[in-house]
Amino acid sequence: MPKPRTPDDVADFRDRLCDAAERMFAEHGLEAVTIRQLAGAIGVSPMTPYGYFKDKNAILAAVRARAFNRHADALEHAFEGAAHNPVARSMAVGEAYVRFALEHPEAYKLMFDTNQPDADHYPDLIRAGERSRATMTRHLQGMPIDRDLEQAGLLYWSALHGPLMLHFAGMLPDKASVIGLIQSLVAAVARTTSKPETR
Amino acid sequence: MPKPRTPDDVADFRDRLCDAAERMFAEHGLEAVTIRQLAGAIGVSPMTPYGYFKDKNAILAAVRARAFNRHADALEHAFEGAAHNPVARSMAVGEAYVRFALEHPEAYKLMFDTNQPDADHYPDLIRAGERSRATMTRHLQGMPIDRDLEQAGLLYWSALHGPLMLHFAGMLPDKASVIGLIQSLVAAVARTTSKPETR
DNA sequence: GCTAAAACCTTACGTTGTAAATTTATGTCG
DNA sequence: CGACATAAATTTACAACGTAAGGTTTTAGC
Repeated sequence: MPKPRTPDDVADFRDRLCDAAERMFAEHGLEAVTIRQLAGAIGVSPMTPYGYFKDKNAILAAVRARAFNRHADALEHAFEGAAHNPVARSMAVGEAYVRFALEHPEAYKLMFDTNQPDADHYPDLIRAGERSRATMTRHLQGMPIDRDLEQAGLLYWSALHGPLMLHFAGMLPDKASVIGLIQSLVAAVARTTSKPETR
Repeated sequence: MPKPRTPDDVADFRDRLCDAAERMFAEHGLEAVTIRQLAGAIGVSPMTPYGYFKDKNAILAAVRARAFNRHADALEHAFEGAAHNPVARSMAVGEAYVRFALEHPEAYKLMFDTNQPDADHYPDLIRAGERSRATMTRHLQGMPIDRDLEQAGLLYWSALHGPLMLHFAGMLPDKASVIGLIQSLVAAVARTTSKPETR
């Protein structure tokens, strides 16, 4: 038989294919990329990817999971690089969030696409999504917040996500207004969630 | 020659096809619906729609434009049905916005999809989108707001859109939390945008 | 009632995702 | 060391897609 593939081989192939997929999604858009092109980009025959992924949706789920993980990486890196106080950390995480979205719009749009086949069948994707989500609330620990941290995290998240998605849908006049909007919204959220005695 | 089609005939056919398209998009999702199915649903041969629309993207653009118009209708109806004071009107419009999104999720997702072919070639779509957008800021007139109405409109819009899109992306625990999030966010925005003397 | 053209239909082509069959390559054993 | 067994990769094949091209039906105007 041919060299049986080790788990490393499998992981390696999957990585190479996802790398190519990310590049091509970012360049030509998600819908325009075919499995044949993906296979060609890494120099294998059109059907070879099916030995490593169940179908095209599974490839997409893997790319989405990678995007979530990169996103969480970026946020955690910002968290650790910031001054060791809750406010500075939160600001750094927020900035990293927006930077990631604006620098990797295709990844961001893929992560939060609303027309995705139910993620339930892709445990890696679910894990990555939850990690990303946890990162969005963890940085609030230590902040003087007057309510459930989970709830406050969702408020901040919405304050970033709303303007970004309006921007990506082409509903905002220019890129500058996204950042302005986010700043105003985050400031508003900060005022409502901060404990009375600190206002 | 056969009965040449009047502009009404054309509008009629387009309407029937878009009706079918909306139904089928809502039921099976955007990607799963084919032109052949659309044609079959209104009892014509697969190529007949091409006499009324340039291609599939044009059909999609028409459906999106209709969604925007329906959305604007819903908001304007709420505006006019509310008590004749700015605050009541704004609340009514906001409620109508959220209700529309939750009752017609497929329409809402279609409207604000981020992977749409550039709308520039579809004037009807652009008009509908701008009408919808104008409706989102007009209702603020007369409110005691300390800044550019346009800017304030975008803030309110983001406060609704962010939680809704997180919800549609499957990132929120349940439907109740969408509404709660929106209420908190809108309250926060109201505080930041209201004129000092009215606080 | 004939004709011309508008509207519609049928056929046909290249591409897509992927199932099934085939080939290739290599670990194992006589 | 050679032959087989079999995992991996490739090739072939198929149904369905969007839609271009060409053929057919229909009816207004003479």
